[in-house]
Amino acid sequence: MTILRSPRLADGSARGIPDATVARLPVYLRALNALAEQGVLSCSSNELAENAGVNPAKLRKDLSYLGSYGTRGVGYDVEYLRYQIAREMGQTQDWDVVIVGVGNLGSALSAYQGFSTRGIRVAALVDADPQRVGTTVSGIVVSSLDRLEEIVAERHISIGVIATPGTAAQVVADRLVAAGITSILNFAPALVQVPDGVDVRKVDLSIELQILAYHQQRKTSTDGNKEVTTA
Amino acid sequence: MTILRSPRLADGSARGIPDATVARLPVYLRALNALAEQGVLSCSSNELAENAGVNPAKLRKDLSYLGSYGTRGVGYDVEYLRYQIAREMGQTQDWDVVIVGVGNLGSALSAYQGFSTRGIRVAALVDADPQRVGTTVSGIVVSSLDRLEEIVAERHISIGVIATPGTAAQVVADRLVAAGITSILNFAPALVQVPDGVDVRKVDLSIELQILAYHQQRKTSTDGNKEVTTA
DNA sequence: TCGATTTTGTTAACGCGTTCACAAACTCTT
DNA sequence: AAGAGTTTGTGAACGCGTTAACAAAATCGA
Repeated sequence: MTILRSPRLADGSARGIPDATVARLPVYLRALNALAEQGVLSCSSNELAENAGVNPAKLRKDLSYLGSYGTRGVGYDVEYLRYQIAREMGQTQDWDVVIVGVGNLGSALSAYQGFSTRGIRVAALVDADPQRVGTTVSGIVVSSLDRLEEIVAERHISIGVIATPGTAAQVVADRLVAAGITSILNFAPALVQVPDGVDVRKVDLSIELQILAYHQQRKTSTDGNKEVTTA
Repeated sequence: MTILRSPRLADGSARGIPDATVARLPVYLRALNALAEQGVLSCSSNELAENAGVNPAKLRKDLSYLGSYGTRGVGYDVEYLRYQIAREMGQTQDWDVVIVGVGNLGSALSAYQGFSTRGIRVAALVDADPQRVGTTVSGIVVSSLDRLEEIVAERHISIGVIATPGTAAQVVADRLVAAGITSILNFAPALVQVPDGVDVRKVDLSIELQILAYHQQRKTSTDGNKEVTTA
Protein backbone atom coordinates (compact mmCIF):
# COMPACT_ATOMS: atom_id res chain seq x y z
CA MET A 1 0.00 0.00 0.00
CA THR A 2 2.79 2.42 0.80
CA ILE A 3 5.07 3.24 -2.06
CA LEU A 4 8.74 3.07 -2.78
CA ARG A 5 10.59 6.25 -1.87
CA SER A 6 13.96 7.56 -2.88
CA PRO A 7 13.66 11.35 -2.73
CA ARG A 8 17.15 12.11 -4.00
CA LEU A 9 19.31 9.55 -5.62
CA ALA A 10 22.99 10.32 -6.20
CA ASP A 11 24.75 9.73 -9.49
CA GLY A 12 23.70 13.05 -10.99
CA SER A 13 20.36 11.67 -12.13
CA ALA A 14 17.68 13.34 -10.06
CA ARG A 15 15.38 10.32 -9.82
CA GLY A 16 12.81 9.87 -7.07
CA ILE A 17 10.37 12.73 -7.26
CA PRO A 18 8.43 13.72 -4.11
CA ASP A 19 4.79 12.59 -4.05
CA ALA A 20 3.49 16.13 -3.78
CA THR A 21 5.37 17.06 -6.92
CA VAL A 22 4.18 14.02 -8.87
CA ALA A 23 0.61 14.99 -8.02
CA ARG A 24 1.15 18.43 -9.55
CA LEU A 25 2.97 17.46 -12.74
CA PRO A 26 -0.29 16.56 -14.54
CA VAL A 27 -1.58 20.01 -13.63
CA TYR A 28 1.44 21.64 -15.25
CA LEU A 29 0.96 19.40 -18.23
CA ARG A 30 -2.60 20.59 -18.65
CA ALA A 31 -1.55 24.23 -18.33
CA LEU A 32 1.19 23.72 -20.93
CA ASN A 33 -1.27 22.11 -23.31
CA ALA A 34 -3.58 25.08 -22.92
CA LEU A 35 -0.72 27.49 -23.66
CA ALA A 36 0.36 25.44 -26.68
CA GLU A 37 -3.17 25.56 -28.07
CA GLN A 38 -3.10 29.33 -27.75
CA GLY A 39 0.04 29.33 -29.84
CA VAL A 40 2.33 30.32 -26.99
CA LEU A 41 5.86 29.06 -27.68
CA SER A 42 7.63 30.12 -24.51
CA CYS A 43 6.62 31.09 -20.98
CA SER A 44 8.10 32.12 -17.65
CA SER A 45 7.56 30.31 -14.39
CA ASN A 46 5.27 33.15 -13.36
CA GLU A 47 3.00 32.69 -16.37
CA LEU A 48 2.89 28.94 -16.09
CA ALA A 49 2.31 29.07 -12.34
CA GLU A 50 -0.56 31.49 -12.92
CA ASN A 51 -2.14 29.09 -15.39
CA ALA A 52 -1.66 26.13 -13.08
CA GLY A 53 -2.87 27.88 -9.94
CA VAL A 54 0.30 27.43 -7.88
CA ASN A 55 3.08 29.50 -6.38
CA PRO A 56 5.88 30.26 -8.93
CA ALA A 57 8.59 29.17 -6.49
CA LYS A 58 6.82 25.87 -5.98
CA LEU A 59 6.59 25.35 -9.70
CA ARG A 60 10.30 25.98 -10.19
CA LYS A 61 11.22 23.67 -7.35
CA ASP A 62 8.96 20.96 -8.76
CA LEU A 63 10.55 21.26 -12.19
CA SER A 64 14.01 21.21 -10.65
CA TYR A 65 13.40 17.60 -9.60
CA LEU A 66 13.14 16.65 -13.27
CA GLY A 67 16.22 18.52 -14.44
CA SER A 68 17.11 21.93 -15.80
CA TYR A 69 14.76 22.38 -18.70
CA GLY A 70 14.47 26.17 -18.59
CA THR A 71 16.73 28.98 -19.67
CA ARG A 72 17.64 31.73 -17.19
CA GLY A 73 16.56 35.13 -18.29
CA VAL A 74 14.21 33.57 -20.83
CA GLY A 75 11.84 30.97 -19.44
CA TYR A 76 10.64 27.59 -20.63
CA ASP A 77 10.03 26.34 -24.15
CA VAL A 78 6.42 25.19 -23.96
CA GLU A 79 6.68 22.21 -26.27
CA TYR A 80 10.02 21.01 -24.89
CA LEU A 81 8.89 21.21 -21.26
CA ARG A 82 5.61 19.55 -22.13
CA TYR A 83 7.46 16.63 -23.65
CA GLN A 84 9.86 16.31 -20.71
CA ILE A 85 7.07 16.20 -18.14
CA ALA A 86 5.03 13.80 -20.28
CA ARG A 87 8.04 11.52 -20.54
CA GLU A 88 8.66 11.64 -16.80
CA MET A 89 5.01 10.79 -16.18
CA GLY A 90 5.24 7.82 -18.51
CA GLN A 91 2.88 9.29 -21.09
CA THR A 92 5.07 8.41 -24.03
CA GLN A 93 3.25 5.12 -23.85
CA ASP A 94 -0.43 4.34 -23.36
CA TRP A 95 -1.65 2.77 -20.13
CA ASP A 96 -4.52 0.34 -20.43
CA VAL A 97 -7.11 0.35 -17.66
CA VAL A 98 -10.02 -1.92 -16.84
CA ILE A 99 -13.09 -0.39 -15.23
CA VAL A 100 -14.91 -2.76 -12.90
CA GLY A 101 -18.54 -1.83 -12.36
CA VAL A 102 -20.51 -0.25 -15.20
CA GLY A 103 -23.14 1.59 -13.20
CA ASN A 104 -23.65 5.30 -13.45
CA LEU A 105 -20.12 6.16 -12.38
CA GLY A 106 -18.44 3.45 -14.42
CA SER A 107 -20.34 4.59 -17.50
CA ALA A 108 -19.38 8.19 -16.85
CA LEU A 109 -15.73 7.21 -16.53
CA SER A 110 -15.71 5.16 -19.72
CA ALA A 111 -17.21 8.10 -21.59
CA TYR A 112 -14.77 10.59 -20.10
CA GLN A 113 -13.01 12.64 -22.76
CA GLY A 114 -9.51 13.55 -21.75
CA PHE A 115 -8.16 10.15 -20.84
CA SER A 116 -6.95 9.44 -24.35
CA THR A 117 -4.85 12.59 -24.59
CA ARG A 118 -3.22 11.79 -21.26
CA GLY A 119 -1.90 8.37 -22.09
CA ILE A 120 -4.85 6.56 -20.52
CA ARG A 121 -6.87 4.06 -22.56
CA VAL A 122 -9.99 2.33 -21.29
CA ALA A 123 -9.24 -1.14 -22.58
CA ALA A 124 -12.06 -3.11 -20.96
CA LEU A 125 -15.30 -2.82 -19.01
CA VAL A 126 -16.31 -5.53 -16.57
CA ASP A 127 -19.44 -6.08 -14.50
CA ALA A 128 -20.85 -8.79 -12.23
CA ASP A 129 -24.44 -8.20 -13.35
CA PRO A 130 -25.39 -10.67 -16.16
CA GLN A 131 -27.90 -8.12 -17.46
CA ARG A 132 -25.10 -5.69 -18.23
CA VAL A 133 -22.70 -8.22 -19.71
CA GLY A 134 -22.79 -8.06 -23.49
CA THR A 135 -24.16 -4.54 -23.67
CA THR A 136 -22.08 -1.82 -25.28
CA VAL A 137 -21.03 1.23 -23.27
CA SER A 138 -19.04 4.02 -24.91
CA GLY A 139 -18.24 1.66 -27.75
CA ILE A 140 -16.90 -1.10 -25.52
CA VAL A 141 -18.63 -4.43 -24.93
CA VAL A 142 -19.07 -5.16 -21.23
CA SER A 143 -17.45 -8.43 -20.16
CA SER A 144 -18.28 -10.68 -17.24
CA LEU A 145 -16.34 -10.28 -14.00
CA ASP A 146 -15.63 -14.01 -14.28
CA ARG A 147 -13.32 -13.35 -17.20
CA LEU A 148 -11.34 -10.64 -15.41
CA GLU A 149 -8.08 -12.57 -15.18
CA GLU A 150 -7.90 -13.53 -18.84
CA ILE A 151 -8.86 -10.03 -19.98
CA VAL A 152 -6.13 -8.46 -17.85
CA ALA A 153 -3.57 -10.90 -19.22
CA GLU A 154 -4.64 -10.71 -22.86
CA ARG A 155 -4.78 -6.95 -23.08
CA HIS A 156 -1.77 -6.24 -20.89
CA ILE A 157 -3.82 -4.15 -18.50
CA SER A 158 -1.83 -2.63 -15.66
CA ILE A 159 -4.35 -0.39 -13.92
CA GLY A 160 -7.72 -1.26 -12.41
CA VAL A 161 -10.56 1.11 -11.58
CA ILE A 162 -13.15 0.08 -8.99
CA ALA A 163 -16.53 1.70 -9.63
CA THR A 164 -18.71 -0.79 -7.80
CA PRO A 165 -20.85 -0.42 -4.67
CA GLY A 166 -18.83 -0.31 -1.47
CA THR A 167 -19.75 -3.85 -0.49
CA ALA A 168 -18.09 -5.32 -3.57
CA ALA A 169 -14.92 -3.23 -3.43
CA GLN A 170 -12.73 -5.59 -1.39
CA VAL A 171 -13.67 -8.66 -3.43
CA VAL A 172 -12.96 -6.83 -6.67
CA ALA A 173 -9.65 -5.53 -5.32
CA ASP A 174 -8.63 -9.07 -4.40
CA ARG A 175 -9.51 -10.27 -7.87
CA LEU A 176 -7.56 -7.43 -9.50
CA VAL A 177 -4.50 -8.17 -7.37
CA ALA A 178 -4.79 -11.89 -8.11
CA ALA A 179 -4.91 -11.02 -11.81
CA GLY A 180 -1.57 -9.29 -11.42
CA ILE A 181 -2.63 -5.66 -11.27
CA THR A 182 -0.53 -3.44 -8.99
CA SER A 183 -2.23 -0.07 -9.44
CA ILE A 184 -5.83 0.53 -8.35
CA LEU A 185 -8.04 3.59 -8.39
CA ASN A 186 -10.91 3.11 -5.96
CA PHE A 187 -14.14 5.11 -6.30
CA ALA A 188 -16.16 2.84 -4.02
CA PRO A 189 -16.94 4.27 -0.59
CA ALA A 190 -15.00 1.58 1.25
CA LEU A 191 -11.50 0.87 2.48
CA VAL A 192 -9.70 -1.80 0.47
CA GLN A 193 -6.77 -3.74 1.90
CA VAL A 194 -4.06 -4.80 -0.53
CA PRO A 195 -0.67 -6.48 -0.16
CA ASP A 196 2.59 -4.54 -0.20
CA GLY A 197 3.69 -3.48 -3.64
CA VAL A 198 0.17 -2.67 -4.76
CA ASP A 199 -0.67 1.02 -5.02
CA VAL A 200 -4.18 2.20 -4.21
CA ARG A 201 -5.54 5.69 -4.66
CA LYS A 202 -8.98 6.62 -3.43
CA VAL A 203 -11.49 9.15 -4.70
CA ASP A 204 -14.52 9.65 -2.51
CA LEU A 205 -17.20 11.94 -3.90
CA SER A 206 -19.15 12.05 -0.67
CA ILE A 207 -16.14 12.95 1.45
CA GLU A 208 -15.25 15.90 -0.73
CA LEU A 209 -18.71 17.33 -0.23
CA GLN A 210 -18.56 16.71 3.50
CA ILE A 211 -15.32 18.68 3.72
CA LEU A 212 -16.96 21.56 1.87
CA ALA A 213 -19.96 21.38 4.17
CA TYR A 214 -17.70 21.64 7.19
CA HIS A 215 -16.08 24.82 5.93
CA GLN A 216 -19.45 26.17 4.87
CA GLN A 217 -20.80 25.58 8.33
CA ARG A 218 -17.94 27.53 9.87
CA LYS A 219 -18.54 30.40 7.46
CA THR A 220 -22.28 30.70 7.97
CA SER A 221 -22.35 30.11 11.70
CA THR A 222 -22.58 33.52 13.35
CA ASP A 223 -19.51 32.55 15.37
CA GLY A 224 -21.76 32.45 18.40
CA ASN A 225 -21.65 28.66 18.50
CA LYS A 226 -24.29 27.11 20.67
CA GLU A 227 -22.72 24.16 22.41
CA VAL A 228 -25.23 21.38 22.90
CA THR A 229 -24.78 20.12 26.44
CA THR A 230 -25.46 16.43 26.15
CA ALA A 231 -24.27 15.32 29.56
CA MET B 1 -9.85 30.45 -2.21
CA THR B 2 -7.74 29.95 0.85
CA ILE B 3 -9.57 29.24 4.02
CA LEU B 4 -9.81 30.75 7.45
CA ARG B 5 -7.40 29.19 9.89
CA SER B 6 -7.30 29.24 13.66
CA PRO B 7 -5.54 26.01 14.65
CA ARG B 8 -5.93 26.40 18.36
CA LEU B 9 -8.24 28.90 19.92
CA ALA B 10 -8.02 29.55 23.65
CA ASP B 11 -11.04 29.58 25.95
CA GLY B 12 -11.05 25.83 26.45
CA SER B 13 -13.06 25.25 23.30
CA ALA B 14 -10.85 23.41 20.83
CA ARG B 15 -12.09 25.21 17.71
CA GLY B 16 -10.10 25.37 14.52
CA ILE B 17 -9.34 21.87 13.33
CA PRO B 18 -6.36 21.27 10.98
CA ASP B 19 -7.29 20.68 7.35
CA ALA B 20 -5.70 17.25 7.30
CA THR B 21 -7.84 16.22 10.25
CA VAL B 22 -11.05 17.58 8.73
CA ALA B 23 -10.34 15.52 5.61
CA ARG B 24 -10.16 12.36 7.73
CA LEU B 25 -13.18 12.87 9.96
CA PRO B 26 -15.59 11.60 7.28
CA VAL B 27 -13.47 8.47 7.03
CA TYR B 28 -13.81 7.87 10.76
CA LEU B 29 -17.51 8.51 10.46
CA ARG B 30 -17.83 5.85 7.81
CA ALA B 31 -15.85 3.37 9.90
CA LEU B 32 -18.02 4.11 12.94
CA ASN B 33 -21.16 3.58 10.90
CA ALA B 34 -19.84 0.23 9.74
CA LEU B 35 -19.09 -0.80 13.32
CA ALA B 36 -22.51 0.36 14.50
CA GLU B 37 -24.17 -1.73 11.80
CA GLN B 38 -22.26 -4.76 13.05
CA GLY B 39 -23.71 -4.14 16.48
CA VAL B 40 -20.44 -2.99 18.01
CA LEU B 41 -21.12 -0.66 20.92
CA SER B 42 -17.61 0.30 21.93
CA CYS B 43 -14.18 0.25 20.33
CA SER B 44 -10.58 1.17 21.02
CA SER B 45 -8.51 3.57 18.93
CA ASN B 46 -6.67 0.55 17.55
CA GLU B 47 -9.85 -1.07 16.27
CA LEU B 48 -11.24 2.11 14.80
CA ALA B 49 -7.91 3.02 13.20
CA GLU B 50 -7.76 -0.43 11.66
CA ASN B 51 -11.21 0.05 10.15
CA ALA B 52 -10.36 3.52 8.89
CA GLY B 53 -6.98 2.57 7.49
CA VAL B 54 -4.92 5.02 9.54
CA ASN B 55 -2.30 5.00 12.28
CA PRO B 56 -3.87 4.71 15.77
CA ALA B 57 -1.78 7.61 17.11
CA LYS B 58 -3.00 9.77 14.26
CA LEU B 59 -6.58 8.85 14.98
CA ARG B 60 -6.26 9.78 18.64
CA LYS B 61 -4.59 13.06 17.79
CA ASP B 62 -7.32 13.87 15.30
CA LEU B 63 -10.04 13.14 17.84
CA SER B 64 -8.24 15.21 20.46
CA TYR B 65 -8.96 18.32 18.38
CA LEU B 66 -12.68 17.75 18.90
CA GLY B 67 -12.52 17.11 22.63
CA SER B 68 -12.15 14.21 25.02
CA TYR B 69 -14.85 11.84 23.92
CA GLY B 70 -13.15 8.59 24.93
CA THR B 71 -12.62 6.83 28.25
CA ARG B 72 -9.10 5.79 29.27
CA GLY B 73 -8.74 2.10 29.78
CA VAL B 74 -11.99 1.52 27.89
CA GLY B 75 -12.16 3.15 24.48
CA TYR B 76 -14.84 5.05 22.59
CA ASP B 77 -18.61 4.63 22.68
CA VAL B 78 -19.39 4.08 19.01
CA GLU B 79 -22.71 5.91 18.90
CA TYR B 80 -21.56 8.81 21.06
CA LEU B 81 -18.38 9.39 19.05
CA ARG B 82 -20.30 9.06 15.83
CA TYR B 83 -22.68 11.78 16.93
CA GLN B 84 -19.89 14.09 18.07
CA ILE B 85 -18.01 13.85 14.78
CA ALA B 86 -21.21 14.26 12.78
CA ARG B 87 -22.03 17.38 14.77
CA GLU B 88 -18.55 18.81 14.25
CA MET B 89 -18.84 18.16 10.52
CA GLY B 90 -22.18 19.94 10.42
CA GLN B 91 -24.16 16.84 9.58
CA THR B 92 -26.86 17.50 12.12
CA GLN B 93 -28.38 19.55 9.33
CA ASP B 94 -28.76 18.77 5.64
CA TRP B 95 -26.72 20.68 3.07
CA ASP B 96 -28.41 21.36 -0.24
CA VAL B 97 -26.28 21.19 -3.36
CA VAL B 98 -26.92 22.12 -6.97
CA ILE B 99 -25.25 20.08 -9.68
CA VAL B 100 -24.44 22.07 -12.80
CA GLY B 101 -24.06 19.90 -15.88
CA VAL B 102 -26.16 16.78 -16.26
CA GLY B 103 -23.94 14.79 -18.58
CA ASN B 104 -22.60 11.37 -17.70
CA LEU B 105 -20.81 12.54 -14.58
CA GLY B 106 -23.58 14.85 -13.38
CA SER B 107 -26.09 12.02 -13.77
CA ALA B 108 -23.83 9.64 -11.89
CA LEU B 109 -23.48 12.14 -9.06
CA SER B 110 -27.19 12.78 -8.80
CA ALA B 111 -27.79 9.03 -8.58
CA TYR B 112 -25.06 8.50 -6.01
CA GLN B 113 -26.32 6.65 -2.97
CA GLY B 114 -24.57 7.72 0.17
CA PHE B 115 -25.03 11.44 -0.05
CA SER B 116 -28.30 11.37 1.82
CA THR B 117 -26.90 9.56 4.83
CA ARG B 118 -24.05 12.07 5.06
CA GLY B 119 -26.11 15.21 5.31
CA ILE B 120 -25.86 15.98 1.59
CA ARG B 121 -29.03 16.54 -0.45
CA VAL B 122 -29.06 17.07 -4.20
CA ALA B 123 -31.62 19.86 -4.32
CA ALA B 124 -31.40 20.86 -7.96
CA LEU B 125 -29.96 19.89 -11.34
CA VAL B 126 -29.09 22.55 -13.88
CA ASP B 127 -27.89 22.37 -17.47
CA ALA B 128 -27.23 24.79 -20.31
CA ASP B 129 -28.45 22.38 -23.00
CA PRO B 130 -32.14 23.09 -23.84
CA GLN B 131 -32.56 19.44 -24.83
CA ARG B 132 -31.83 18.34 -21.29
CA VAL B 133 -33.91 21.00 -19.55
CA GLY B 134 -37.23 19.54 -18.46
CA THR B 135 -36.05 15.94 -18.45
CA THR B 136 -36.03 14.01 -15.19
CA VAL B 137 -32.78 12.57 -13.82
CA SER B 138 -32.78 10.54 -10.61
CA GLY B 139 -36.22 11.90 -9.85
CA ILE B 140 -35.23 15.54 -10.25
CA VAL B 141 -36.39 17.78 -13.10
CA VAL B 142 -33.47 19.47 -14.83
CA SER B 143 -33.70 23.26 -14.80
CA SER B 144 -32.16 25.78 -17.16
CA LEU B 145 -28.87 27.36 -16.26
CA ASP B 146 -30.60 30.71 -16.80
CA ARG B 147 -32.61 30.16 -13.65
CA LEU B 148 -29.58 29.34 -11.50
CA GLU B 149 -29.75 32.44 -9.32
CA GLU B 150 -33.42 32.06 -8.37
CA ILE B 151 -33.04 28.34 -7.73
CA VAL B 152 -30.09 28.92 -5.39
CA ALA B 153 -32.02 31.59 -3.52
CA GLU B 154 -35.35 29.73 -3.33
CA ARG B 155 -33.95 26.44 -2.11
CA HIS B 156 -31.27 27.88 0.15
CA ILE B 157 -28.53 26.07 -1.70
CA SER B 158 -25.07 26.63 -0.26
CA ILE B 159 -22.87 24.26 -2.27
CA GLY B 160 -22.37 24.06 -6.02
CA VAL B 161 -20.99 21.14 -8.00
CA ILE B 162 -19.47 21.77 -11.42
CA ALA B 163 -19.82 18.74 -13.71
CA THR B 164 -19.54 20.51 -17.04
CA PRO B 165 -16.88 20.33 -19.75
CA GLY B 166 -13.69 22.18 -18.86
CA THR B 167 -14.46 25.07 -21.17
CA ALA B 168 -17.63 25.98 -19.27
CA ALA B 169 -16.17 25.66 -15.77
CA GLN B 170 -15.07 29.25 -15.24
CA VAL B 171 -18.32 30.73 -16.50
CA VAL B 172 -20.33 28.41 -14.29
CA ALA B 173 -18.13 29.20 -11.30
CA ASP B 174 -18.68 32.92 -11.85
CA ARG B 175 -22.44 32.35 -12.02
CA LEU B 176 -22.39 30.28 -8.83
CA VAL B 177 -20.40 32.92 -6.98
CA ALA B 178 -22.70 35.65 -8.26
CA ALA B 179 -25.65 33.64 -6.98
CA GLY B 180 -24.11 33.74 -3.52
CA ILE B 181 -22.56 30.31 -3.30
CA THR B 182 -19.28 30.13 -1.36
CA SER B 183 -18.46 26.42 -1.60
CA ILE B 184 -17.73 24.75 -4.93
CA LEU B 185 -16.74 21.22 -5.86
CA ASN B 186 -15.16 21.21 -9.32
CA PHE B 187 -15.05 18.04 -11.41
CA ALA B 188 -14.25 19.85 -14.64
CA PRO B 189 -10.68 19.47 -15.89
CA ALA B 190 -9.93 23.17 -15.61
CA LEU B 191 -8.69 25.68 -13.09
CA VAL B 192 -11.37 28.01 -11.79
CA GLN B 193 -10.54 31.37 -10.25
CA VAL B 194 -12.80 32.60 -7.47
CA PRO B 195 -12.72 35.59 -5.11
CA ASP B 196 -11.49 35.35 -1.54
CA GLY B 197 -13.96 33.77 0.82
CA VAL B 198 -15.08 31.20 -1.73
CA ASP B 199 -13.85 27.67 -1.16
CA VAL B 200 -13.09 25.44 -4.14
CA ARG B 201 -12.17 21.78 -4.01
CA LYS B 202 -11.12 19.97 -7.15
CA VAL B 203 -11.51 16.34 -8.14
CA ASP B 204 -9.74 15.35 -11.34
CA LEU B 205 -10.34 11.81 -12.52
CA SER B 206 -7.68 11.95 -15.19
CA ILE B 207 -4.99 13.23 -12.84
CA GLU B 208 -5.54 10.40 -10.38
CA LEU B 209 -4.95 7.88 -13.14
CA GLN B 210 -1.86 9.73 -14.34
CA ILE B 211 -0.39 9.56 -10.84
CA LEU B 212 -1.01 5.81 -10.77
CA ALA B 213 0.56 5.44 -14.20
CA TYR B 214 3.68 7.23 -12.99
CA HIS B 215 4.14 4.83 -10.09
CA GLN B 216 3.30 1.89 -12.32
CA GLN B 217 5.99 2.98 -14.75
CA ARG B 218 8.57 3.11 -11.99
CA LYS B 219 7.56 -0.35 -10.84
CA THR B 220 7.63 -2.07 -14.22
CA SER B 221 10.70 -0.34 -15.61
CA THR B 222 13.60 -2.74 -15.15
CA ASP B 223 15.41 0.04 -13.30
CA GLY B 224 17.80 0.22 -16.22
CA ASN B 225 16.29 3.46 -17.42
CA LYS B 226 17.30 4.40 -20.91
CA GLU B 227 17.80 8.13 -21.00
CA VAL B 228 16.78 9.54 -24.35
CA THR B 229 19.47 11.97 -25.38
CA THR B 230 17.55 14.72 -27.12
CA ALA B 231 20.30 17.29 -27.45
C1' DT C 1 -7.70 -0.92 49.07
C1' DC C 2 -3.95 -1.69 46.21
C1' DG C 3 -1.50 -3.28 42.36
C1' DA C 4 -1.73 -4.86 37.57
C1' DT C 5 -3.56 -3.87 33.16
C1' DT C 6 -5.58 -1.30 29.60
C1' DT C 7 -6.22 2.66 26.81
C1' DT C 8 -6.68 7.52 26.18
C1' DG C 9 -4.85 12.31 25.61
C1' DT C 10 -0.72 14.91 24.84
C1' DT C 11 4.04 16.32 24.44
C1' DA C 12 8.05 16.19 21.87
C1' DA C 13 10.82 14.82 18.00
C1' DC C 14 11.08 14.07 13.29
C1' DG C 15 10.28 14.53 8.33
C1' DC C 16 8.13 16.43 4.41
C1' DG C 17 6.48 20.36 1.86
C1' DT C 18 6.30 25.25 1.09
C1' DT C 19 8.16 29.61 0.55
C1' DC C 20 11.56 33.22 0.59
C1' DA C 21 15.52 35.14 -1.13
C1' DC C 22 19.48 35.29 -3.84
C1' DA C 23 23.33 33.92 -6.79
C1' DA C 24 24.03 32.18 -11.44
C1' DA C 25 23.10 32.62 -16.14
C1' DC C 26 21.01 34.44 -20.05
C1' DT C 27 19.41 38.53 -23.31
C1' DC C 28 19.38 43.14 -24.89
C1' DT C 29 20.80 47.74 -25.53
C1' DT C 30 24.18 51.06 -26.08
C1' DA D 1 32.16 44.89 -24.55
C1' DA D 2 29.95 46.13 -20.61
C1' DG D 3 26.18 47.17 -17.83
C1' DA D 4 21.17 46.85 -17.00
C1' DG D 5 17.41 43.91 -16.77
C1' DT D 6 15.21 39.12 -16.52
C1' DT D 7 14.40 34.75 -14.98
C1' DT D 8 15.89 30.24 -13.52
C1' DG D 9 17.64 26.97 -10.07
C1' DT D 10 18.52 26.19 -5.26
C1' DG D 11 20.00 26.74 -0.30
C1' DA D 12 17.91 27.66 3.90
C1' DA D 13 14.25 28.83 7.07
C1' DC D 14 9.78 27.94 8.38
C1' DG D 15 5.45 25.57 9.27
C1' DC D 16 2.41 21.75 9.15
C1' DG D 17 1.57 16.89 9.70
C1' DT D 18 2.95 12.40 11.41
C1' DT D 19 4.63 9.32 14.68
C1' DA D 20 6.56 7.55 18.83
C1' DA D 21 6.50 7.57 23.64
C1' DC D 22 4.65 8.33 28.00
C1' DA D 23 1.88 10.13 31.84
C1' DA D 24 -2.93 10.31 33.37
C1' DA D 25 -7.05 7.91 34.18
C1' DA D 26 -10.02 4.28 34.01
C1' DT D 27 -11.21 -0.98 35.00
C1' DC D 28 -10.48 -5.42 37.14
C1' DG D 29 -9.07 -8.87 40.42
C1' DA D 30 -7.38 -10.24 44.79
